[in-house]
Amino acid sequence: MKKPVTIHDIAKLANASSATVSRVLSNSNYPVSAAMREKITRIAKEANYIPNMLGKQLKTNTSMTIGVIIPSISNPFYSSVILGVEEIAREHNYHVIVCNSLQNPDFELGYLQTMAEKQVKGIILSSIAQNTSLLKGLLQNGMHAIAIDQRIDEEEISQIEFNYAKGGYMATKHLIEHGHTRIGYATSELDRHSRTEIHQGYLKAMSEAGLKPVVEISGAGKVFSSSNEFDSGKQLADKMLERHKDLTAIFACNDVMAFGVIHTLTSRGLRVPDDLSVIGFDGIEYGQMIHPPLTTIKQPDYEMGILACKLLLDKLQDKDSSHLSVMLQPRLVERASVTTRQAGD
Amino acid sequence: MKKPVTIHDIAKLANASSATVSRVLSNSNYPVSAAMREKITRIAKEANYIPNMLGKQLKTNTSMTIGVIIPSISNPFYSSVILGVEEIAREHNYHVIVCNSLQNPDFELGYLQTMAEKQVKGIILSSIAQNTSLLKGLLQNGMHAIAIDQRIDEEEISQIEFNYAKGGYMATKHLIEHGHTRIGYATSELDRHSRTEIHQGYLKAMSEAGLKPVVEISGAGKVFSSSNEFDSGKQLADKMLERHKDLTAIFACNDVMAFGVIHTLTSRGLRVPDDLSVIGFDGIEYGQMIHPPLTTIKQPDYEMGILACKLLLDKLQDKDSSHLSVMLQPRLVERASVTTRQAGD
DNA sequence: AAAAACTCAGAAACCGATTACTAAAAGAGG
DNA sequence: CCTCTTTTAGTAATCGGTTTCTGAGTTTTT
Repeated sequence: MKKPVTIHDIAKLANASSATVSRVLSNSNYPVSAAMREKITRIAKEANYIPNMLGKQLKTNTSMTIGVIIPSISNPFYSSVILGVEEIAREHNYHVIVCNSLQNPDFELGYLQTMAEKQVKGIILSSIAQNTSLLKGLLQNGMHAIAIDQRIDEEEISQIEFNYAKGGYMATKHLIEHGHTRIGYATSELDRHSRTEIHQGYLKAMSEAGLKPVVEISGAGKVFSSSNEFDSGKQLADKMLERHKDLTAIFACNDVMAFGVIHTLTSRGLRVPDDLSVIGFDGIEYGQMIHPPLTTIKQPDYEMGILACKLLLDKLQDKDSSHLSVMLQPRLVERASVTTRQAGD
Repeated sequence: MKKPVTIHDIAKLANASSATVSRVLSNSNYPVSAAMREKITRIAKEANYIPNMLGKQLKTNTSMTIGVIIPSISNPFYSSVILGVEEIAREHNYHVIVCNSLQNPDFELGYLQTMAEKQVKGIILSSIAQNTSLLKGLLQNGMHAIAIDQRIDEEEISQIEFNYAKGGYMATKHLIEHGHTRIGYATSELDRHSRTEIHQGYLKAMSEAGLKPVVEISGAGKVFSSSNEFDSGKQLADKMLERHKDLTAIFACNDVMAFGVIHTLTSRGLRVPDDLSVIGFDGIEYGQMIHPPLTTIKQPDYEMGILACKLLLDKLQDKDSSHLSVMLQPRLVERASVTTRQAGD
């Protein structure tokens, strides 16, 4: 294993000083003769010179890196967000570091600390940690952060929220407008802001229509994998059908749980949507692939990533430290899992 | 925005030298009196000291970071791989940087370069770039790499391969053993090693059984998103049904395409598996969520991540530079999309 | 009581880059 | 021919840590 070639090695080979080499190789507009430029460029290429970013970043105090902290990369919603973030970052020559908190507050805090240590100046995070003291400290030391998806109750932070309450309301309203009156809501634990908001939206729509809400909450574990969510969708549907035999529609708090609900209904010989309508929430791509294709509320995930990254880069570059709060709106995606119920049924 | 507090600031506050502070804060076993230890630790905490990793890493020439380069994070197969990698990395206090090449060789090479510049010493990559000269150069300069999923034809690199050929053979054989004789194979372009291998496995099983292969290749674009794969599955199924009306089973080269195939069959009023059997490839979680649950060939994705990371860390720590090649075996996951065909039909 | 060994702390070099400052050489103007 | 710019290159300080080396003070050995 050879010693890595440094800027000084290149300088020696080119009979120049490291200062000149630095100016050439980092495209500074400092005056360097054309001959020197060519020579250094050529020699650096021949020697397979790879600049050491640690040295550069230490001196210039810029890492050109933004961090993203999300619950899980294997959730299609978040992977879409990341795609959006990366696209914008790439356009601006920024690098992106993605960390999965796996719903574990300690991991989240650990990643936050690590990023600060790595001199990351901007972070996009979907936080589940209750303890914001570390984050607050970082913000005071010049870090910038954008909260996405999950609200963080701090003044100093820009938020890109999604109107979960309205989404929950829209989904429920959609079912009501299709003649449904006995509508169950299947949700995972109401321990996160997003969950409680959707729930509120459901309750509001039901109460406005004078209907009695039927809510079933999954007591499942914290680890959230697709399989677990699918299973809890199946179980919640089972419970609902047993306790409320007269339901004509079920609203699930996310698409994968809706898949589970449909699975249970289908295995029980019930037809979707003819016997029961089902509506989901999230708008992941797989929703179009199941049978019947899932009607759902779409969150603008990719757009959220784009927007978050743009906002963050603005902050980093313009030193504009105003904190704003954007609210993205839900969109109904009508596919085939919801149908009109006749009045008498 | 305050100036960040450095190790020298802490030294001043504690009436000590930066050397001593460094020794305390980095848990060196260099002798430092208990009183000094306590004092420095306390002051550092009070001052919210955050060490600058750039300085540390520059001096020690270690980044404690491994890189992962994959085609796309939104492919569930790769996101499982990453989960495995991260788990092992976390146990060893390593950080993981994930990069999506998005099937673009230029992006892949760019990320490789960036990682080298950031002094990442170990990389796990699923490469699609033909040009291995950059990689070879990095390997000679002390970088370590593990190729997963896609073979790289270099001596100096350890490989964790998956036996695609056997998987293709097993899938086909499974259909044959269930009495099918007219079996179509739906695949995306045969431009990657994995694709050609599965294809070969299919051909081998067919020829051994004396059956005539029926292959339909998607000419779709390079951009591979789930939606695109789903659509091309739908289209391939359409073509197949028109050109070969007597098919009784279809084998798709990945699960999402199989979803597309099933969608087409279902919309045409054909029942799966009663009229046609379908088998997929990959074993993503969503396969259990569709109707009927998809029979498929499972790749050990998570295990691949675990293994790749363990192997890489061994290399990085033991300086053991032997290059080995591991071949992971496919596993048949029987669900409900394949059924036995009666002889006469 | 002197010598040897040990404990603990600090001074300063160093990692690989950037950059403020200095200086030599070349060209312009009188 | 001599001064005044202008152009181009180099010297050395610096970023925030780590670590080698040196040395002061204390304890143990003889």
